[in-house]
Amino acid sequence: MPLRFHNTLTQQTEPFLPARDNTVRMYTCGPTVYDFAHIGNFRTFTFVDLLRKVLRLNGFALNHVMNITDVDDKIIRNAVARRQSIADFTTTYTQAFLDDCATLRLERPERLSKATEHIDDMVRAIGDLGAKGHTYTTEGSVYYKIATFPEYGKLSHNDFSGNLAGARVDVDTYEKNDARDFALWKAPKEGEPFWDAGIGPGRPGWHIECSVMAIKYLGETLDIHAGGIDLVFPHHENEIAQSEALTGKQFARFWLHAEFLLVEGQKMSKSLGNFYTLRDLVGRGYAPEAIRYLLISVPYRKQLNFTLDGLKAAVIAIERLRNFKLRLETDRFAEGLNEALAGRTAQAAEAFRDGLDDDLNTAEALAAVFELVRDLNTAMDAGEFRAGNVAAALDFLKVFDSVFDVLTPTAKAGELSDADVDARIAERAAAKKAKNFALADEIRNQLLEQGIVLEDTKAGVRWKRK
RNA sequence: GGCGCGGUAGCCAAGUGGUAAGGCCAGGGUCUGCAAAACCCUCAUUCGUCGGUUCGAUUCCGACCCGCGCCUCCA
Repeated sequence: MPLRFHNTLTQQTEPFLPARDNTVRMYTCGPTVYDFAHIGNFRTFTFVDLLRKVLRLNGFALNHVMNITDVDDKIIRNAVARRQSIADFTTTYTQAFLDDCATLRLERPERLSKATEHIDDMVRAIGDLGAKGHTYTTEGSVYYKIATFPEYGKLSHNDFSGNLAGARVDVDTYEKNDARDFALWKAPKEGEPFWDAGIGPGRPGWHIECSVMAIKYLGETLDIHAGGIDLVFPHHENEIAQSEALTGKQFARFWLHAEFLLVEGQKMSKSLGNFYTLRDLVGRGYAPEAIRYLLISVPYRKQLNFTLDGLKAAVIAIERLRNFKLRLETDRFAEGLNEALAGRTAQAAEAFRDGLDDDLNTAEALAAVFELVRDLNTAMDAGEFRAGNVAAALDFLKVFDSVFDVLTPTAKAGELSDADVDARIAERAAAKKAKNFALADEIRNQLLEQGIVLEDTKAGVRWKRK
Protein backbone atom coordinates (compact mmCIF):
# COMPACT_ATOMS: atom_id res chain seq x y z
CA MET A 1 0.00 0.00 0.00
CA PRO A 2 1.23 3.50 -0.80
CA LEU A 3 1.91 6.19 1.78
CA ARG A 4 -1.32 7.82 2.87
CA PHE A 5 -2.35 10.54 5.27
CA HIS A 6 -5.59 11.67 6.80
CA ASN A 7 -6.29 15.10 5.36
CA THR A 8 -8.25 17.45 7.62
CA LEU A 9 -9.38 19.38 4.56
CA THR A 10 -11.18 16.45 2.97
CA GLN A 11 -11.69 14.36 6.12
CA GLN A 12 -10.38 11.44 4.09
CA THR A 13 -7.25 9.33 4.20
CA GLU A 14 -5.58 9.91 0.84
CA PRO A 15 -2.47 8.63 -0.95
CA PHE A 16 0.33 11.15 -0.65
CA LEU A 17 2.79 12.31 -3.27
CA PRO A 18 4.47 15.70 -3.53
CA ALA A 19 3.02 17.89 -6.26
CA ARG A 20 6.35 18.60 -7.94
CA ASP A 21 9.51 16.50 -8.32
CA ASN A 22 10.57 14.42 -5.35
CA THR A 23 10.64 17.11 -2.69
CA VAL A 24 7.98 17.53 -0.03
CA ARG A 25 7.33 21.18 0.71
CA MET A 26 6.09 21.30 4.24
CA TYR A 27 5.28 23.96 6.78
CA THR A 28 4.59 23.23 10.41
CA CYS A 29 3.58 25.59 13.17
CA GLY A 30 6.35 26.04 15.69
CA PRO A 31 6.37 27.46 19.19
CA THR A 32 5.49 30.85 20.55
CA VAL A 33 8.55 31.42 22.67
CA TYR A 34 7.00 32.88 25.81
CA ASP A 35 7.94 30.06 28.23
CA PHE A 36 9.41 26.56 28.30
CA ALA A 37 7.49 24.24 26.00
CA HIS A 38 5.44 21.57 27.76
CA ILE A 39 4.95 17.92 27.04
CA GLY A 40 1.75 18.62 25.12
CA ASN A 41 3.63 20.90 22.75
CA PHE A 42 6.15 18.16 22.25
CA ARG A 43 3.50 15.65 21.32
CA THR A 44 2.93 17.74 18.25
CA PHE A 45 6.59 18.42 17.54
CA THR A 46 7.40 14.74 17.94
CA PHE A 47 4.62 13.94 15.49
CA VAL A 48 6.21 16.34 13.01
CA ASP A 49 9.55 14.61 13.50
CA LEU A 50 7.90 11.27 12.84
CA LEU A 51 6.29 12.68 9.72
CA ARG A 52 9.68 13.86 8.45
CA LYS A 53 11.25 10.49 9.03
CA VAL A 54 8.49 8.52 7.37
CA LEU A 55 8.56 10.83 4.37
CA ARG A 56 12.29 10.25 4.10
CA LEU A 57 11.81 6.51 4.49
CA ASN A 58 9.56 6.75 1.46
CA GLY A 59 12.40 8.27 -0.52
CA PHE A 60 11.28 11.89 -0.55
CA ALA A 61 13.54 14.87 -0.05
CA LEU A 62 12.34 17.46 2.45
CA ASN A 63 11.99 21.17 2.40
CA HIS A 64 10.44 21.95 5.73
CA VAL A 65 9.92 25.34 7.31
CA MET A 66 8.93 25.89 10.90
CA ASN A 67 8.13 29.28 12.35
CA ILE A 68 9.25 30.69 15.64
CA THR A 69 6.66 33.17 16.84
CA ASP A 70 8.73 35.73 18.66
CA VAL A 71 6.26 38.55 19.04
CA ASP A 72 2.79 38.21 20.57
CA ASP A 73 0.72 39.27 23.55
CA LYS A 74 2.04 36.66 25.96
CA ILE A 75 5.62 37.37 25.03
CA ILE A 76 5.12 41.05 25.63
CA ARG A 77 3.39 40.39 28.93
CA ASN A 78 6.06 37.99 30.22
CA ALA A 79 8.99 40.05 29.03
CA VAL A 80 7.59 43.15 30.68
CA ALA A 81 7.08 41.19 33.90
CA ARG A 82 10.74 40.16 33.79
CA ARG A 83 11.85 43.63 32.81
CA GLN A 84 13.61 42.13 29.82
CA SER A 85 13.67 43.34 26.27
CA ILE A 86 11.53 41.33 23.88
CA ALA A 87 14.65 40.29 22.01
CA ASP A 88 16.51 39.03 25.09
CA PHE A 89 13.43 37.29 26.39
CA THR A 90 12.64 35.47 23.16
CA THR A 91 16.27 34.54 22.57
CA THR A 92 16.30 32.73 25.91
CA TYR A 93 13.19 30.70 25.19
CA THR A 94 14.04 30.05 21.57
CA GLN A 95 17.31 28.51 22.69
CA ALA A 96 15.52 26.52 25.39
CA PHE A 97 13.15 25.20 22.76
CA LEU A 98 15.97 24.15 20.46
CA ASP A 99 17.77 22.47 23.35
CA ASP A 100 14.61 20.58 24.27
CA CYS A 101 14.15 19.47 20.67
CA ALA A 102 17.69 18.15 20.67
CA THR A 103 17.00 16.29 23.92
CA LEU A 104 14.03 14.59 22.26
CA ARG A 105 16.12 13.88 19.16
CA LEU A 106 13.89 15.96 16.93
CA GLU A 107 15.43 16.82 13.61
CA ARG A 108 15.87 20.45 12.73
CA PRO A 109 13.64 21.55 9.86
CA GLU A 110 15.50 22.81 6.81
CA ARG A 111 14.60 26.32 7.91
CA LEU A 112 13.52 27.94 11.15
CA SER A 113 11.84 31.21 10.43
CA LYS A 114 11.29 34.00 12.94
CA ALA A 115 8.30 36.29 12.68
CA THR A 116 10.25 39.41 13.61
CA GLU A 117 12.65 38.87 10.73
CA HIS A 118 9.78 39.01 8.24
CA ILE A 119 7.96 42.18 9.20
CA ASP A 120 8.53 43.78 5.81
CA ASP A 121 7.21 40.72 4.01
CA MET A 122 4.12 40.75 6.17
CA VAL A 123 3.49 44.44 5.67
CA ARG A 124 3.76 43.93 1.93
CA ALA A 125 1.29 41.05 2.06
CA ILE A 126 -1.14 43.10 4.12
CA GLY A 127 -0.86 45.84 1.52
CA ASP A 128 -1.56 43.37 -1.26
CA LEU A 129 -4.59 42.03 0.57
CA GLY A 130 -5.79 45.61 0.98
CA ALA A 131 -5.35 46.28 -2.72
CA LYS A 132 -7.56 43.30 -3.42
CA GLY A 133 -10.24 44.59 -1.08
CA HIS A 134 -9.82 42.05 1.71
CA THR A 135 -8.99 44.45 4.53
CA TYR A 136 -10.24 47.45 6.44
CA THR A 137 -8.66 49.62 9.07
CA THR A 138 -10.14 50.57 12.41
CA GLU A 139 -8.33 52.72 14.95
CA GLY A 140 -4.97 51.97 13.39
CA SER A 141 -5.45 48.19 13.28
CA VAL A 142 -5.88 46.35 10.00
CA TYR A 143 -8.42 43.54 9.84
CA TYR A 144 -9.14 40.81 7.36
CA LYS A 145 -12.69 41.01 6.03
CA ILE A 146 -13.90 37.41 6.11
CA ALA A 147 -17.00 38.26 4.10
CA THR A 148 -14.69 38.59 1.09
CA PHE A 149 -13.60 34.96 1.33
CA PRO A 150 -16.61 32.73 0.70
CA GLU A 151 -14.78 29.49 1.37
CA TYR A 152 -14.04 30.44 4.96
CA GLY A 153 -14.69 27.43 7.17
CA LYS A 154 -13.71 24.75 4.66
CA LEU A 155 -10.87 23.39 6.79
CA SER A 156 -12.66 23.29 10.14
CA HIS A 157 -15.91 22.31 8.43
CA ASN A 158 -17.79 25.10 10.05
CA ASP A 159 -20.71 26.59 8.22
CA PHE A 160 -20.57 30.33 8.62
CA SER A 161 -23.44 31.10 6.26
CA GLY A 162 -25.76 31.84 9.17
CA ASN A 163 -25.02 33.73 12.35
CA LEU A 164 -22.50 32.49 14.85
CA ALA A 165 -25.20 31.29 17.19
CA GLY A 166 -23.85 30.64 20.63
CA ALA A 167 -20.27 31.44 19.74
CA ARG A 168 -18.45 33.47 22.30
CA VAL A 169 -17.27 36.74 20.95
CA ASP A 170 -13.98 38.49 21.37
CA VAL A 171 -13.92 41.50 23.69
CA ASP A 172 -12.50 43.61 20.89
CA THR A 173 -15.47 42.90 18.67
CA TYR A 174 -16.60 46.47 18.71
CA GLU A 175 -13.57 47.30 16.60
CA LYS A 176 -14.46 44.67 14.04
CA ASN A 177 -17.27 44.58 11.53
CA ASP A 178 -17.81 40.85 11.90
CA ALA A 179 -16.93 38.52 14.77
CA ARG A 180 -14.98 36.30 12.37
CA ASP A 181 -12.67 39.06 11.20
CA PHE A 182 -9.18 38.95 12.61
CA ALA A 183 -6.28 41.33 13.00
CA LEU A 184 -3.54 41.38 10.37
CA TRP A 185 -1.83 44.31 12.00
CA LYS A 186 -2.36 45.50 15.54
CA ALA A 187 -1.97 49.11 16.54
CA PRO A 188 0.29 49.32 19.58
CA LYS A 189 -1.13 49.89 23.01
CA GLU A 190 0.72 51.90 25.60
CA GLY A 191 4.23 50.55 26.17
CA GLU A 192 4.05 47.86 23.51
CA PRO A 193 6.76 47.35 20.91
CA PHE A 194 5.87 48.31 17.38
CA TRP A 195 7.24 48.56 13.87
CA ASP A 196 6.59 51.47 11.56
CA ALA A 197 6.81 49.82 8.19
CA GLY A 198 4.48 51.81 6.02
CA ILE A 199 1.01 50.94 7.25
CA GLY A 200 1.16 52.82 10.51
CA PRO A 201 2.87 51.78 13.75
CA GLY A 202 1.99 48.35 14.98
CA ARG A 203 2.86 44.70 15.07
CA PRO A 204 1.69 41.75 13.03
CA GLY A 205 -1.27 39.60 13.97
CA TRP A 206 -0.49 35.99 14.68
CA HIS A 207 -1.82 34.39 11.52
CA ILE A 208 -0.12 36.46 8.85
CA GLU A 209 3.41 35.30 9.68
CA CYS A 210 2.69 31.73 8.70
CA SER A 211 1.09 32.60 5.37
CA VAL A 212 3.89 34.94 4.44
CA MET A 213 6.82 32.77 5.48
CA ALA A 214 5.34 29.62 4.03
CA ILE A 215 4.76 31.21 0.63
CA LYS A 216 8.11 32.98 0.67
CA TYR A 217 10.16 29.85 1.24
CA LEU A 218 7.99 27.07 -0.13
CA GLY A 219 5.86 28.59 -2.85
CA GLU A 220 2.17 29.27 -3.22
CA THR A 221 1.01 25.70 -2.71
CA LEU A 222 2.45 23.55 0.08
CA ASP A 223 2.37 19.79 -0.05
CA ILE A 224 1.79 19.51 3.69
CA HIS A 225 0.85 21.88 6.45
CA ALA A 226 0.76 20.40 9.92
CA GLY A 227 0.27 21.36 13.54
CA GLY A 228 -1.76 20.71 16.65
CA ILE A 229 -5.47 20.11 16.27
CA ASP A 230 -6.33 23.18 18.28
CA LEU A 231 -4.85 25.26 15.46
CA VAL A 232 -7.42 24.12 12.92
CA PHE A 233 -9.65 26.95 13.95
CA PRO A 234 -9.03 29.79 13.77
CA HIS A 235 -5.32 29.78 12.99
CA HIS A 236 -5.16 27.51 9.96
CA GLU A 237 -8.53 28.63 8.68
CA ASN A 238 -7.23 32.18 8.76
CA GLU A 239 -4.01 31.21 7.05
CA ILE A 240 -6.05 29.75 4.22
CA ALA A 241 -8.14 32.90 3.95
CA GLN A 242 -5.04 35.09 3.77
CA SER A 243 -2.97 32.92 1.50
CA GLU A 244 -5.62 31.97 -1.00
CA ALA A 245 -6.91 35.52 -1.22
CA LEU A 246 -3.34 36.57 -1.92
CA THR A 247 -2.39 33.97 -4.52
CA GLY A 248 -5.64 32.61 -5.88
CA LYS A 249 -4.15 29.14 -5.43
CA GLN A 250 -4.80 26.35 -2.99
CA PHE A 251 -2.57 27.04 0.02
CA ALA A 252 -1.86 23.49 1.16
CA ARG A 253 -2.78 20.16 -0.37
CA PHE A 254 -2.62 18.12 2.82
CA TRP A 255 -3.45 19.35 6.31
CA LEU A 256 -2.34 17.08 9.14
CA HIS A 257 -3.25 17.67 12.76
CA ALA A 258 -2.04 15.96 15.91
CA GLU A 259 -4.59 15.26 18.62
CA PHE A 260 -4.42 16.53 22.15
CA LEU A 261 -2.40 15.12 24.99
CA LEU A 262 -3.93 14.45 28.39
CA VAL A 263 -1.99 13.82 31.58
CA GLU A 264 -3.31 11.09 33.86
CA GLY A 265 -6.60 11.31 31.98
CA GLN A 266 -7.07 14.99 32.57
CA LYS A 267 -6.33 18.14 30.71
CA MET A 268 -2.89 19.31 31.62
CA SER A 269 -3.06 22.46 33.67
CA LYS A 270 -0.94 24.19 36.21
CA SER A 271 -3.78 24.24 38.74
CA LEU A 272 -4.14 20.44 38.62
CA GLY A 273 -0.44 19.99 39.23
CA ASN A 274 -0.09 17.78 36.18
CA PHE A 275 1.69 20.31 34.02
CA TYR A 276 5.01 18.96 32.79
CA THR A 277 7.73 20.57 30.80
CA LEU A 278 10.31 18.32 29.23
CA ARG A 279 12.81 19.64 31.75
CA ASP A 280 10.60 18.60 34.66
CA LEU A 281 10.52 15.00 33.45
CA VAL A 282 14.19 14.73 32.58
CA GLY A 283 14.97 16.29 35.95
CA ARG A 284 12.98 13.53 37.62
CA GLY A 285 15.22 11.00 35.95
CA TYR A 286 13.08 9.87 33.03
CA ALA A 287 15.15 9.11 29.98
CA PRO A 288 14.42 11.39 27.03
CA GLU A 289 14.17 8.31 24.80
CA ALA A 290 11.35 6.99 26.96
CA ILE A 291 9.47 10.26 26.66
CA ARG A 292 10.04 10.23 22.93
CA TYR A 293 8.86 6.63 22.70
CA LEU A 294 5.70 7.30 24.66
CA LEU A 295 4.85 10.39 22.62
CA ILE A 296 5.42 8.59 19.35
CA SER A 297 3.90 5.21 20.16
CA VAL A 298 0.32 6.40 20.27
CA PRO A 299 -0.91 7.20 16.75
CA TYR A 300 -1.02 10.96 16.28
CA ARG A 301 -4.72 11.24 15.57
CA LYS A 302 -5.65 9.71 18.88
CA GLN A 303 -5.66 11.59 22.14
CA LEU A 304 -2.65 10.49 24.12
CA ASN A 305 -2.98 9.85 27.82
CA PHE A 306 0.46 10.67 29.17
CA THR A 307 1.11 8.94 32.50
CA LEU A 308 4.13 8.24 34.63
CA ASP A 309 3.23 4.54 34.51
CA GLY A 310 3.23 4.77 30.74
CA LEU A 311 6.67 6.30 30.90
CA LYS A 312 7.95 3.42 33.01
CA ALA A 313 6.47 0.94 30.57
CA ALA A 314 8.24 2.78 27.77
CA VAL A 315 11.57 2.48 29.57
CA ILE A 316 11.14 -1.28 29.82
CA ALA A 317 9.97 -1.70 26.24
CA ILE A 318 13.03 0.17 24.99
CA GLU A 319 15.27 -1.97 27.17
CA ARG A 320 13.86 -5.08 25.60
CA LEU A 321 14.70 -3.79 22.13
CA ARG A 322 18.19 -2.79 23.20
CA ASN A 323 18.77 -6.20 24.73
CA PHE A 324 17.71 -7.82 21.50
CA LYS A 325 20.17 -5.69 19.55
CA LEU A 326 22.96 -6.43 22.01
CA ARG A 327 22.27 -10.11 21.70
CA LEU A 328 22.48 -9.93 17.92
CA GLU A 329 25.79 -8.17 18.24
CA THR A 330 27.39 -10.35 20.90
CA ASP A 331 26.01 -13.89 20.71
CA ARG A 332 27.85 -16.47 18.63
CA PHE A 333 25.69 -18.21 16.09
CA ALA A 334 26.39 -21.24 13.95
CA GLU A 335 27.41 -20.52 10.37
CA GLY A 336 24.86 -20.62 7.61
CA LEU A 337 21.50 -19.05 6.93
CA ASN A 338 18.08 -20.01 8.18
CA GLU A 339 15.87 -19.30 5.14
CA ALA A 340 12.64 -19.33 7.13
CA LEU A 341 13.94 -16.77 9.60
CA ALA A 342 15.25 -14.62 6.76
CA GLY A 343 11.78 -14.64 5.28
CA ARG A 344 10.26 -13.86 8.65
CA THR A 345 12.57 -10.86 9.04
CA ALA A 346 11.71 -9.52 5.60
CA GLN A 347 8.03 -9.94 6.35
CA ALA A 348 8.37 -7.99 9.60
CA ALA A 349 10.21 -5.20 7.83
CA GLU A 350 7.36 -4.94 5.37
CA ALA A 351 4.74 -4.91 8.11
CA PHE A 352 6.69 -2.16 9.87
CA ARG A 353 6.69 -0.02 6.75
CA ASP A 354 3.05 -0.76 6.03
CA GLY A 355 2.09 0.41 9.50
CA LEU A 356 3.92 3.70 9.16
CA ASP A 357 2.67 4.28 5.63
CA ASP A 358 -0.88 3.87 6.89
CA ASP A 359 -1.22 7.40 8.22
CA LEU A 360 1.70 6.94 10.60
CA ASN A 361 0.19 4.03 12.49
CA THR A 362 3.03 3.61 14.96
CA ALA A 363 1.12 1.10 17.09
CA GLU A 364 0.89 -1.20 14.10
CA ALA A 365 4.56 -0.66 13.25
CA LEU A 366 5.65 -1.40 16.81
CA ALA A 367 3.64 -4.60 16.89
CA ALA A 368 5.61 -5.78 13.86
CA VAL A 369 8.85 -5.00 15.68
CA PHE A 370 7.98 -6.82 18.89
CA GLU A 371 6.63 -9.85 17.11
CA LEU A 372 9.90 -10.21 15.24
CA VAL A 373 11.91 -9.69 18.41
CA ARG A 374 10.04 -12.47 20.12
CA ASP A 375 10.30 -14.84 17.16
CA LEU A 376 14.03 -14.29 16.69
CA ASN A 377 14.76 -14.54 20.41
CA THR A 378 12.90 -17.83 20.44
CA ALA A 379 14.92 -19.02 17.47
CA MET A 380 18.15 -18.03 19.19
CA ASP A 381 17.15 -19.91 22.33
CA ALA A 382 16.37 -22.95 20.19
CA GLY A 383 19.71 -22.72 18.40
CA GLU A 384 18.02 -22.20 15.03
CA PHE A 385 19.28 -18.71 14.42
CA ARG A 386 22.33 -18.57 12.12
CA ALA A 387 25.19 -16.14 11.66
CA GLY A 388 23.83 -15.41 8.20
CA ASN A 389 20.62 -14.03 9.72
CA VAL A 390 22.32 -11.36 11.81
CA ALA A 391 22.79 -8.68 9.16
CA ALA A 392 19.16 -8.56 8.07
CA ALA A 393 17.98 -8.37 11.68
CA LEU A 394 20.36 -5.52 12.43
CA ASP A 395 19.28 -3.76 9.24
CA PHE A 396 15.71 -4.03 10.38
CA LEU A 397 16.62 -2.42 13.70
CA LYS A 398 18.44 0.29 11.83
CA VAL A 399 15.32 1.15 9.84
CA PHE A 400 13.27 1.01 13.01
CA ASP A 401 15.65 3.38 14.76
CA SER A 402 15.82 5.75 11.81
CA VAL A 403 12.22 6.50 12.69
CA PHE A 404 11.85 5.86 16.41
CA ASP A 405 15.38 6.79 17.45
CA VAL A 406 15.33 5.24 20.92
CA LEU A 407 18.01 2.55 20.84
CA THR A 408 21.01 4.70 21.72
CA PRO A 409 21.05 5.66 25.40
CA THR A 410 21.44 9.31 26.26
CA ALA A 411 24.95 9.85 27.60
CA LYS A 412 25.16 10.80 31.25
CA ALA A 413 27.83 12.88 32.91
CA GLY A 414 30.57 11.06 34.80
CA GLU A 415 30.16 7.69 33.13
CA LEU A 416 32.90 5.07 33.20
CA SER A 417 34.81 4.75 29.97
CA ASP A 418 34.62 1.55 27.95
CA ALA A 419 38.24 0.79 28.90
CA ASP A 420 37.46 1.16 32.62
CA VAL A 421 34.57 -1.22 32.27
CA ASP A 422 36.63 -3.76 30.36
CA ALA A 423 39.34 -3.67 33.04
CA ARG A 424 36.83 -4.35 35.80
CA ILE A 425 35.32 -7.17 33.78
CA ALA A 426 38.76 -8.75 33.44
CA GLU A 427 39.21 -8.59 37.23
CA ARG A 428 35.85 -10.22 37.72
CA ALA A 429 36.64 -12.96 35.20
CA ALA A 430 39.78 -13.81 37.16
CA ALA A 431 37.80 -13.93 40.39
CA LYS A 432 35.22 -16.22 38.82
CA LYS A 433 37.86 -18.51 37.47
CA ALA A 434 39.22 -18.81 41.02
CA LYS A 435 35.64 -19.57 42.18
CA ASN A 436 35.76 -16.41 44.24
CA PHE A 437 32.11 -15.62 43.58
CA ALA A 438 31.89 -13.14 46.43
CA LEU A 439 34.47 -10.89 44.77
CA ALA A 440 32.91 -11.44 41.35
CA ASP A 441 29.53 -10.38 42.65
CA GLU A 442 31.01 -7.39 44.41
CA ILE A 443 32.56 -6.15 41.20
CA ARG A 444 29.32 -6.69 39.36
CA ASN A 445 27.41 -4.73 42.00
CA GLN A 446 29.91 -1.92 41.97
CA LEU A 447 29.55 -1.60 38.24
CA LEU A 448 25.78 -1.73 38.54
CA GLU A 449 25.89 1.23 40.89
CA GLN A 450 27.66 3.11 38.15
CA GLY A 451 25.02 2.20 35.61
CA ILE A 452 26.82 -0.73 34.03
CA VAL A 453 24.93 -3.99 33.76
CA LEU A 454 26.89 -7.23 33.25
CA GLU A 455 25.46 -10.36 31.75
CA ASP A 456 27.14 -13.75 31.68
CA THR A 457 26.34 -15.61 28.51
CA LYS A 458 27.60 -18.71 26.79
CA ALA A 459 29.58 -16.49 24.48
CA GLY A 460 31.20 -14.69 27.42
CA VAL A 461 30.47 -11.56 29.40
CA ARG A 462 28.66 -8.70 27.77
CA TRP A 463 27.69 -5.39 29.27
CA LYS A 464 25.50 -2.40 28.66
CA ARG A 465 24.78 0.97 30.11
CA LYS A 466 21.53 1.23 31.98
C1' G B 1 -26.02 25.00 20.45
C1' G B 2 -22.38 23.99 16.05
C1' C B 3 -17.97 21.26 14.42
C1' G B 4 -14.47 17.27 15.53
C1' C B 5 -12.09 12.99 18.19
C1' G B 6 -12.75 8.90 21.29
C1' G B 7 -15.03 4.92 24.78
C1' U B 8 -11.50 -2.64 23.26
C1' A B 9 -8.39 -6.83 29.26
C1' G B 10 -5.41 -3.83 35.74
C1' C B 11 -2.86 0.24 32.47
C1' C B 12 -1.41 1.89 27.23
C1' A B 13 -3.29 0.33 22.56
C1' A B 14 -4.09 -2.08 17.02
C1' G B 15 -7.83 -3.96 14.24
C1' U B 16 -11.54 -6.43 10.84
C1' G B 17 -18.58 -7.98 8.51
C1' G B 18 -16.85 -14.33 10.15
C1' U B 19 -15.63 -14.63 15.54
C1' A B 20 -10.03 -9.98 19.44
C1' A B 21 -2.37 -7.50 17.21
C1' G B 22 1.42 -5.53 20.27
C1' G B 23 3.62 -3.25 24.88
C1' C B 24 3.52 -2.85 30.38
C1' C B 25 1.83 -5.11 34.92
C1' A B 26 0.55 -9.91 37.48
C1' G B 27 0.94 -15.46 38.49
C1' G B 28 3.55 -20.15 37.25
C1' G B 29 7.79 -22.52 34.82
C1' U B 30 12.73 -23.32 31.93
C1' C B 31 17.81 -21.66 31.87
C1' U B 32 21.84 -19.71 35.37
C1' G B 33 27.33 -20.53 40.73
C1' C B 34 23.94 -16.43 41.93
C1' A B 35 22.12 -12.86 38.77
C1' A B 36 20.92 -10.60 34.23
C1' A B 37 18.99 -11.56 29.54
C1' A B 38 15.78 -14.75 26.94
C1' C B 39 11.94 -18.16 26.20
C1' C B 40 7.35 -21.03 27.49
C1' C B 41 2.35 -21.23 29.92
C1' U B 42 -1.74 -18.36 32.17
C1' C B 43 -4.07 -13.33 31.85
C1' A B 44 -11.03 -9.87 27.16
C1' U B 45 -16.59 -16.19 25.11
C1' U B 46 -15.56 -10.16 24.74
C1' C B 47 -14.90 -4.80 22.24
C1' G B 48 -19.75 2.12 26.51
C1' U B 49 -25.52 1.03 26.55
C1' C B 50 -29.96 -0.26 23.93
C1' G B 51 -32.18 -1.37 19.39
C1' G B 52 -31.83 -2.48 13.90
C1' U B 53 -29.64 -4.67 9.20
C1' U B 54 -27.24 -9.57 8.36
C1' C B 55 -26.61 -16.56 8.13
C1' G B 56 -23.14 -13.83 11.26
C1' A B 57 -21.27 -7.16 14.07
C1' U B 58 -16.47 -5.17 18.17
C1' U B 59 -16.49 -3.87 12.93
C1' C B 60 -22.57 -1.20 9.13
C1' C B 61 -27.14 1.93 10.63
C1' G B 62 -30.05 4.56 14.56
C1' A B 63 -30.76 6.32 19.46
C1' C B 64 -28.73 7.15 24.07
C1' C B 65 -24.79 7.58 27.99
C1' C B 66 -19.76 9.07 29.18
C1' G B 67 -14.76 11.47 28.31
C1' C B 68 -11.93 15.10 25.51
C1' G B 69 -10.92 19.12 22.00
C1' C B 70 -12.23 23.51 18.99
C1' C B 71 -15.89 27.46 18.42
C1' U B 72 -11.61 33.31 22.68
C1' C B 73 -4.91 33.01 23.27
C1' C B 74 -3.62 27.76 22.99
C1' A B 75 0.33 21.97 20.47
